[in-house]
Amino acid sequence: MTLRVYNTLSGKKEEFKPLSPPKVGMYACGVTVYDYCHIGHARAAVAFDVIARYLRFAGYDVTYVRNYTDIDDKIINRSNEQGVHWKELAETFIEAHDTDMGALGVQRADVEPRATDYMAQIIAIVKVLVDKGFAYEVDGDVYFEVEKFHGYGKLSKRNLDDLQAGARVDVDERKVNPLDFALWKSSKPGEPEWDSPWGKGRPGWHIECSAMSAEILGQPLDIHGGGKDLIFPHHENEIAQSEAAGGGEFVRYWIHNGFVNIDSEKMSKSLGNFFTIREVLEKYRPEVVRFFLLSTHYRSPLDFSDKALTEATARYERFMNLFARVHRMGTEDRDLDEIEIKSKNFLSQEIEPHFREAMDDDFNTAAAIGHLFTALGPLNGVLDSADSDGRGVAKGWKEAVDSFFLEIGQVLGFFDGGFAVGEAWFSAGTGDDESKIKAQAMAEERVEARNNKDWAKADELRDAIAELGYTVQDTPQGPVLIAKKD
RNA sequence: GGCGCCAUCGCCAAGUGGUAAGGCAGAGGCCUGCAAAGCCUUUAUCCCCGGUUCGAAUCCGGGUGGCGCCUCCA
Repeated sequence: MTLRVYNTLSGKKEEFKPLSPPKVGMYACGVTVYDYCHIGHARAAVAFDVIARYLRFAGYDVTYVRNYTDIDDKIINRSNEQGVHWKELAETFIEAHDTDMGALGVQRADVEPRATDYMAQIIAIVKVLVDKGFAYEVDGDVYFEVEKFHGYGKLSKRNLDDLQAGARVDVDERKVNPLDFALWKSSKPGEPEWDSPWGKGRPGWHIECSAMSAEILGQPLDIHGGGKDLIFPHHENEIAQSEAAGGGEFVRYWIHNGFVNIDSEKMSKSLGNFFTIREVLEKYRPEVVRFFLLSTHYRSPLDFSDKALTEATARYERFMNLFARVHRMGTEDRDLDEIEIKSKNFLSQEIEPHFREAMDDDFNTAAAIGHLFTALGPLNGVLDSADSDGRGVAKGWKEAVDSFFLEIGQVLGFFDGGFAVGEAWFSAGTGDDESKIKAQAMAEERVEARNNKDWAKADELRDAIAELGYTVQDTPQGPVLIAKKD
């Protein structure tokens, strides 16, 4: 099975062939840290998290780099508004970013560089571009001259004429071409600044990624990614800078994720139609949010709504229910019976290959998760059978199922903690306060009532338990309390 | 205006040439004292019109509708 990846540059799915396998150098554009991250940022982070996880699962030795843009006009503006030092503002939101992404199960990148820690490399590459004649200095600003770089527009599939025709930018008379972009910006009094051959100033936005990726991973990168909105101008400009300065190919595979939409419109700061990760996590559990984000292929648009999250919850709970059932099911030290063998083989011979096939096809998590659902029937069937026979499942079966989900979970970033998470899932939320203890006592009492076939009392107790916020499930293993959804 | 993407069951969503995964919701059945959870069964010919092909949701052309980028943006 070969991994195929959609490359924005070619517009096609291509077989993935890293430059020096098994090593893979991967760089994803992170966020500009001047505010809390929204769900759109979460989607990008989760998408590249899964890509890195799957590449590792497939045997690659991945070095994943994701930067923080910690110096930028927006940071400066925000720090002025709030009267907070820009550096402090940036560090605050880097921390918030790490917390929020961590909640969503996003693993840390191997290297997480800050732009301001690579000032020497940034200045060096700008200098190379000036020396080679690709850039020019005006009044302390340095611009990249797009017309000097043949191939400008190859990623976004536009040429300079197209771009100029549609240009909505205010024309800066000092630029040779209106599309020339800043590599270095001179600082105004009071602004953060670094010394450079062109005077005090700060880097333009695009150059940091060229500098940091080359410094950390070298050139070319195997994979470079980010949101679709970065294709132009950000990534187009990165190509121009890096290929002009370094001489060779900058990136082998460009990967871009689709947007999170609200009512079919892009979620964005400027439209104001965004939800921060924090806001969403007040209402929905992080696993559900992650599951939701992976339920659609990473390149497709994804509509965010309460309805969609509610459905994602129901979907995710199918797995949690299975886990909870397996968790409370006793095991027997015996050979697997017929249906246990059948379901075990189904996992290894059908689901697992289909899962890999889906992931190999441009990281198709939506299809991969779809295949996972087909495992539910046979697996629950084994549990049904064990329940009706009043016995446990074979130890070997439970272990096989456990290792299957452990493996899948490593790739998708779910199911950490094994079957116990199912049990924990349904009892979470209400804590271990006295209402839970009371509910448990009533559940015990209810067992008595049911043994005595006192249905009236049993139902009365169930209502009382419901008052405390729990639904009681009668299982062969005894009553189970489920925290009620409101 | 330029460039690009998308349109599959009530809803969500896979599927890039060979006769439509999966989920949610709904319906019926089983299990259950009743429930809950679970199991089984059940629902599409793929926006419209042409074309290519033995054969197209999948390729080409046109249309309609939606979205994105061209300015900061995951």
